[in-house]
Amino acid sequence: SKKDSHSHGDARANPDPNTCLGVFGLSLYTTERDLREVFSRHGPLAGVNVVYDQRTGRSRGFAFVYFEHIADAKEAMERANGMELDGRRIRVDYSITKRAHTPTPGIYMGRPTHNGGGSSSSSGGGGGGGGRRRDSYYDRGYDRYDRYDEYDYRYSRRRSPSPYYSRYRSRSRSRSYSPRRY
DNA sequence: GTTGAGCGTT
Repeated sequence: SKKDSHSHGDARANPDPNTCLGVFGLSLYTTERDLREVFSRHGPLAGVNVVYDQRTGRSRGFAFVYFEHIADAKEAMERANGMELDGRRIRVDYSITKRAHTPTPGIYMGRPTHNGGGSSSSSGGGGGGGGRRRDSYYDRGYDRYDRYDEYDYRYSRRRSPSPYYSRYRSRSRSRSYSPRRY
């Protein structure tokens, strides 16, 4: 009787069924295309997102796969969890976050800063003069964007002109370029 | 060819 469907506490352990699957433990060389190939076997996909490191641009080793139907997501989750992909044993589960954190809003999303208002008191900033100051852009403002769950991933579908196919990539990769030396 | 714990930006 302790199970609240609300509690986020064990959300990582018991994510509710969702069309969004988190895929973890990926090889750094596994691409969205590879994931598409694997997961689309279980049903139509609405999107695939490999999470890349902002600095290096390389995969961070996990991704999110969006199905159009929960039933397909469920089947894919059960089937693909623990499977080997590109040499790594991947873990698949329902995502606990629904979508990428909202890209830089561009507008101040904090509470209206009343003087002395109980806002998150991020103090320290040494806020010089005016009472009007934005906390850091990245604070936690995007939390209130969670209602954008219904965001249309379909329009953001992009096609990759990549000539690579996973079965090619595994074997010999950039051997093609031979800077011929004389 | 870097391993790896891990829930998110272009």
